[in-house]
Amino acid sequence: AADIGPGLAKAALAGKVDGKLVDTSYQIENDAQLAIVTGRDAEGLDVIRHSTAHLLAQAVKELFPDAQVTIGPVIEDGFYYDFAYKRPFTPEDLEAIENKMAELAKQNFDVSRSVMPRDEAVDYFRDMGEEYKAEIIASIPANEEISLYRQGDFVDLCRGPHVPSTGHLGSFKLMKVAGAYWRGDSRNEMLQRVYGTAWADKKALQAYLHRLEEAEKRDHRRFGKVLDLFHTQEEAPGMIFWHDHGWRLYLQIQDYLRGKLRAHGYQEIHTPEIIDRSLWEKSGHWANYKEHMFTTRSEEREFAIKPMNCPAHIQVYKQGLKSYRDLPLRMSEFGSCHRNEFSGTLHGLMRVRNFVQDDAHIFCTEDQIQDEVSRFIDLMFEVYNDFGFTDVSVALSTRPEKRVGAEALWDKAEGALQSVLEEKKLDWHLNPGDGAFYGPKIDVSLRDSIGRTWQLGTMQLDFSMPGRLGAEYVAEDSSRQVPVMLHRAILGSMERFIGVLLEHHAGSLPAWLAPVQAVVATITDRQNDYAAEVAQSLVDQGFRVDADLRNEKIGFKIREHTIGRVPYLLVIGDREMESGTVSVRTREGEDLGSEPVAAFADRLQREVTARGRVILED
RNA sequence: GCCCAUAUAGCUCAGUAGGUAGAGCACUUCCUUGGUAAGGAAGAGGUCACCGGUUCAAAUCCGGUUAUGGGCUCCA
Repeated sequence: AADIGPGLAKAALAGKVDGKLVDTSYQIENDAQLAIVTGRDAEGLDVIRHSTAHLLAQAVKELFPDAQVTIGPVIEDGFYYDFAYKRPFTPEDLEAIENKMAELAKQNFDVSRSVMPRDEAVDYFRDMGEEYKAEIIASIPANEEISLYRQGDFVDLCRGPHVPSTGHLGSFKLMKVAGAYWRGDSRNEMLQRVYGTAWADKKALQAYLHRLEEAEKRDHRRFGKVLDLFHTQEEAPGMIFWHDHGWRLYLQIQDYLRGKLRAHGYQEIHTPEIIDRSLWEKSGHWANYKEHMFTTRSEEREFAIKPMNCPAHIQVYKQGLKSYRDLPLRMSEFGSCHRNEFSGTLHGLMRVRNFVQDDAHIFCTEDQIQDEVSRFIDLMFEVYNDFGFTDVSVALSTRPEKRVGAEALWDKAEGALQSVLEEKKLDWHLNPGDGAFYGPKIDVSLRDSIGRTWQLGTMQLDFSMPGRLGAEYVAEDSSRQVPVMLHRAILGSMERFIGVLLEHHAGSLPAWLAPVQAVVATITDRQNDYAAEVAQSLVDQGFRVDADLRNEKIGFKIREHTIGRVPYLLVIGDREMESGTVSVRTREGEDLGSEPVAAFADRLQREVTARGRVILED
């Protein structure tokens, strides 16, 4: 690197020798492909983050010698490091640690690598009092050599590579401290996890912090208040009080989806929310899911509030004898479910205890699986496209170790799912062993504004429940057969979907979904009658339009409705009244000039019809 | 459920030695009739989440409960 230029030598963090990432101290012994890795490379950034995690551990050991180190991996945008310590770290501790890190970076310790046989390394860390580290190393195969990295007095087990010296680190910030279980098991002790972010330079760090701030502004919980959509309160944890405007959005989405389902050959049903425990015993939920079910007693009977709709749908299926000619039978319900989720997991609209699934179950034969999956994927992407979602991640989860159903059936089902994904040319990934015990599944998820992913759509094959609850059909040969059941949802839950939708659009819902599509705003009270007439005529045409006749200046009204994310503001003064027009302004601040009311109605109608798809210019 | 933090007016937040609470916006009334992101004045509004303790005195200190936030775990 120095031969190429002193700048590169200074920037060099690691090397890539024949594709293998190594330290800058690595000795090249044969001819090899070499690349110099700097902070500009993705790998270089990972090296910086990993080394910053070590710097954090070094600082913690200096300030809190009793603390034991455990693991400190790189994560998206940064790193974390888990420590075992007698008390939780406070925000003041965090500040002190960050200052110590800056100091250690400035001292520019060399970071040197050495190797040690495994057993020796176990003893080495045990002698230092690092029980967790010793435990980790003890779980590595005995014949492997262990690489250690030293900077100053601090030594840590690590595969590496690392930056040549701590002076290469500096653009970092400790973000938060949180509890985390040792080895991710809730039966184990709670460790102190310190999260940090690290970047190649100060500018990138600032940009990241700015991005976080922007993301916070998109938080759907904020829009719940600002747009007056919903609220929650202490008496109903994890459940939503929907307000007028939020409920308009909710109903608009449901109406849209109803139309789609009808067009795709679904029937819609509605089933009870409270059902006797005996049904849940038969379905297996009482044995396996009771912890998450709300129950209630009445007249000496015990009931469960349904956590899912499938057992109820099978009851509907079982009314009357079904023939193979009835299949596939597609049965949908906007089903309200209650699940007693752990209190610590609740989150705005994204994780609630009462939610409405856009649920449906398809009863079909084994031979119909592939076609039904294919039809569902088409429908699902049609819907996502209408909502403006294109960046979704699709995962196929295959047979887990504990499962029901014959291997041949699993082969067939997994094959069907996979070939559909391939046929549709979808960008998908495999989650081997992640399927449900009753069948494989396809999950679709979206990211929220702060990078968390939330599952929306799902399609799960079920080889178990129809048989368990006695669903059957008469086959061509007059024998009784058990149908396969496909559980499927497109939006997942209305609540979560609305949360994702709000964050995706940063509150500016497209016109077809906006609770209020336009506000007619007057300049003086001379235009009140005309404005009320205009608003009423738009309402009569099926649009959601309000009139703002308050005695306020037009600037004030514009500000208010722009903050309220109303797509169109129709300003009416004497000029418009005389010419029978409205002056159209968008929430983005664009002035579309004056046009007749009918022309505006056409404009709005075109936009509503186009939904999330690209709007074609005239 | 576990760890940490937080809870003050409708909203966003101050309240820095424990002495019965403040601001901005919103709300009400009055003035203002103003052309594309906040016109002016006055007024009303709080058992400081809830329960208990310490103290002459608690929004403030201590304990508990609930909810919320960030993680962890879970997510059929």
